[in-house]
Amino acid sequence: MTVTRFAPSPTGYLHIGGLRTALFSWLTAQHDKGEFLLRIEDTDMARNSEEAKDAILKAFEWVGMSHDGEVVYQSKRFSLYTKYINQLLAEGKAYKCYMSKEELSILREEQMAKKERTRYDGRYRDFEGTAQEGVEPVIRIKAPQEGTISFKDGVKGEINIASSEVDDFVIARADGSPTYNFVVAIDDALMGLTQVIRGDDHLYNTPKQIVVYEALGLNIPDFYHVAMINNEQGKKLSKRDGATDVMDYKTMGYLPEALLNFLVRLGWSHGDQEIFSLAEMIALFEPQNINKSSSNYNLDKLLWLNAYYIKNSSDEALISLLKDFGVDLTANPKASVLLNATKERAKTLVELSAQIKLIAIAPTAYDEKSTKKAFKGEAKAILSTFADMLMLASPTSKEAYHSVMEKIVAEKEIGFGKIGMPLRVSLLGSMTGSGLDEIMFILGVEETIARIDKAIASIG
RNA sequence: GACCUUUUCAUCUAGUGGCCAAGGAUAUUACGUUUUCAACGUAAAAACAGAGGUUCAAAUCCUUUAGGGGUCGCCA
Repeated sequence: MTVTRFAPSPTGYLHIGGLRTALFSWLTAQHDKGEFLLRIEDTDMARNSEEAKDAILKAFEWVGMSHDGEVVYQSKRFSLYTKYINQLLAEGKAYKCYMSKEELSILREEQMAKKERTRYDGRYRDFEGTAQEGVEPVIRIKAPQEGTISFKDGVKGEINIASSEVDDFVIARADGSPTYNFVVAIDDALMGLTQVIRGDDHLYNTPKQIVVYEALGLNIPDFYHVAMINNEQGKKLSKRDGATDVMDYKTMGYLPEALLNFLVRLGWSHGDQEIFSLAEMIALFEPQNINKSSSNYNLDKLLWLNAYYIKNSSDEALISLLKDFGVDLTANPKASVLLNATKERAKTLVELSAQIKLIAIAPTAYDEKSTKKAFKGEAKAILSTFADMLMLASPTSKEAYHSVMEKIVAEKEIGFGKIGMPLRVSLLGSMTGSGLDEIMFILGVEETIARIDKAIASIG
């Protein structure tokens, strides 16, 4: 059975790039009807935070990617790791290293000076004398000293790294706590991972982890290293490039399905298809089709997708989503018309709520440019006549409002713009926005006339 | 600096030696539609990183140069 995982360290919020790798893993598991596990990598006690962990879990909940089984915390598995460390020590596959941090940094400086890749020189690998006093040893694993470490990456193909590039790295710190590359290999194996899908910043960790798998005789999963997401200029994505926290997208009014659709198309595609429902993604996604090259983050496409998903969301869904944006349409009998009038011109829920508020709240100011253009000549007289006609007709449908407009256009022998422009400014305060007949229907006769009167009175 | 990796329109991508004088999408521009703004429709503009090779034939295979990204912790 396919088993994949996402394994964040709880040192901050869930990053947009992290969400994409998680999505790829999640989709792989769903596609194969396997399991998607979540593991919190909290071996570094100094840097972990409970809030960060909760934030990550919350982000997963928001996008609707659920994990199977219990969340695994590495901090709760230390005794397990210690057991393996002792085993390797007993088997002579790992050893205590008494090199001090100072000595290490001197070694590094020397190597830098010689323009070499910095690495531990293995000086305690076969050490048998008496340990020097005052240095608590770290434990290093014996990595192969000759040949190459090879593995097949599902994305990048065959990867060969010379053993000389991989040193005897630390598997347990001086205080006895295990390190990242050691515990990752153990957990991935013990959790039954079949495919490890992760960012390609881990590519160089893979040979190290293979050393661990082999020393412990554990099964090696298939690896898929996904290239990073960069900013639009192709540079590393940073906070300056806009939102990197997944939850920021919620507050900015994005729908989770739009975000996931956007992310799945970064580094993956299926022919010419752009829109993928969750079900389609699951049916079509296969990790072998992930692209090798890194992709650039581009907000325009996300906005377009978000607009698409807003336009195609049901009224009920939108009403529920809008509650977080200060708009409650639950009891509004005209909610459907209101949403129809607004959802085609909103790219985000923030914009949608603004559109709705624009209609719901009478304008307190009128856009200067618009008034200048709309309120010249006969405008006030036409508006006033129109108000009278509305009163008389008291329309009760969108169409009926439209008829009144048609009537005044015919009677006064004017173009639609002559009534449309000043009316729009009166109702909304500017010359952009939804259809007038819809707006008037939503407002009702009384409010429509009130806004017209107010505009006539206050526009000089 | 060493090692690994990557390179098709501004951006996401299709493309696995002939279906490619390179297709789709976003963004841009124009036109249409509309009382306005959108949405929508139609159209335009826009790329195989450079240089060598292999081949009857190269975006696709090879060599090399250049650019980008990653890694070099008792962080994860």
